Amino acid sequence: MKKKDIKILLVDDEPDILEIVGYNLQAEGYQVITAQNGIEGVKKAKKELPHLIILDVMMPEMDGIEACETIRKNPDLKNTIITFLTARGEDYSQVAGFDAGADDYITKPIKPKVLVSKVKALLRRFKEDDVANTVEIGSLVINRDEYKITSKGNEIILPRKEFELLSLLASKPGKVFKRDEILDTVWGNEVVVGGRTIDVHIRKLREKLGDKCFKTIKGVGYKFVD
Amino acid sequence: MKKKDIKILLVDDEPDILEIVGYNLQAEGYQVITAQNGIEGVKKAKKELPHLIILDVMMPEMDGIEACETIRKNPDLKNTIITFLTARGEDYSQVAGFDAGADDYITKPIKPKVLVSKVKALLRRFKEDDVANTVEIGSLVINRDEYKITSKGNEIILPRKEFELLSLLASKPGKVFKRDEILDTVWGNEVVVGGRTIDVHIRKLREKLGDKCFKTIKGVGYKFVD
DNA sequence: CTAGTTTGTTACCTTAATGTTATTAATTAT
DNA sequence: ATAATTAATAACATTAAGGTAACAAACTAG
Repeated sequence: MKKKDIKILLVDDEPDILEIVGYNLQAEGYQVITAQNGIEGVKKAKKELPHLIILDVMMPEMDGIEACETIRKNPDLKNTIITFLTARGEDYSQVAGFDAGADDYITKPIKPKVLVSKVKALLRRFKEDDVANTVEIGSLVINRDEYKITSKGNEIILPRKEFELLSLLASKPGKVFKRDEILDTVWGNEVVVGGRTIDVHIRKLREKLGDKCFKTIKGVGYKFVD
Repeated sequence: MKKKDIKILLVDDEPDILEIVGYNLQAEGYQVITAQNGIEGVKKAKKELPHLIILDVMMPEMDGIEACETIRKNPDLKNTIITFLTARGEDYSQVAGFDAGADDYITKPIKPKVLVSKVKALLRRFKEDDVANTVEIGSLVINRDEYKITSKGNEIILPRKEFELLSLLASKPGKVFKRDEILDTVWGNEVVVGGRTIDVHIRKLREKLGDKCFKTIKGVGYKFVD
């Protein structure tokens, strides 16, 4: 992936910070998106699907911790790297931040050179993850980045929901995912869908990948079998 | 991967640091290996293939930067996470460290809580919560995740109620569960079922797992015997 | 030993859970 | 905008888990 294709979302309530950090990252060639508070940040994160999110901890409306937790709940943003901006000595923020699902933190005052180096290092990790981001299960290869799967050599393009459902089930072959779990992960716990929705999607997957790949555990849920 | 299977290599020339950091990581359940200088660190890294390496920057013999570069050259250690230990304010170290291929740095003085949180965050991507949710009783393996049991090597898929009944009885082999207890746990105290229901389910289990596994205590209930 | 009680067994039935298909609504691409 | 693809739903079919009844067998106590 080229540098200019890498999106960084910067969330801070202080315009000065947005200005200076944004400038430095742009100067490095990254694509920078900004938001002024947590709520806006979450919204833009969902919309833009950035590769890296830099979140200020202390913000009005919705603080960084909360924003981070919200973001982590979104399956599309599971692999996004999140790093906090925090004042020195705020140990509590650091601990809470990691628990909320952050990958790293950057201490204020910000030193541009350090920041840029850190961002580079974080993104390097991301690229490595990318390589390992194709999961192989038997004859199935699931490529999360390209949103496609390969079964016995031939590529199959799956629609989003089917892909995510398959991804989830195949992420732990053998494990039974309860209908609730599936809804939470693939649909998101806010959304309410009818009772037959999962079944229909399972059916489509069975059509495309073979009936035997998916086992129904009545009263519980479904599992992917190798 | 389980926590105790995660290896962390700690490289520092100060025994005190090895002591305190090592202690805290071990207390968390990680497997800790230590080395007193860069050369030794590189050697142990190649031999042990740890998942995470914590490297002091300032060391005699071979400093952290050089050690990091050497380690990164080894293909087996390409995906190993490397983090530096550095004194506060040593910006140069940080920049050089990132350039050498480090993923992160930790500033001294070290605060155990922060360190452990950081290590957890760094390892999160490796640790694929294989918290095996299985219980073994003699030749029986009950896997709650996969909703299946393995008896003497062969898998048996049980319907929900049978599975839960077995789970309950096998949770305390030898203990007699009264019929009331069983109803409460497996059926739920609201539901009212007929008097022969439990028996029928026990019978089905006996069919599938062998008669001798379940002992009837007349007037009381049933127990699972190993 | 016999009556009474508890458990085992079998076959059958009911129903909740899932499968299926067609249709409609919503997205996305052109 | 329009067409094409995807997602959701409703309505109906199917399945098997779970429950029951009825009877047999085993145990217990007097």
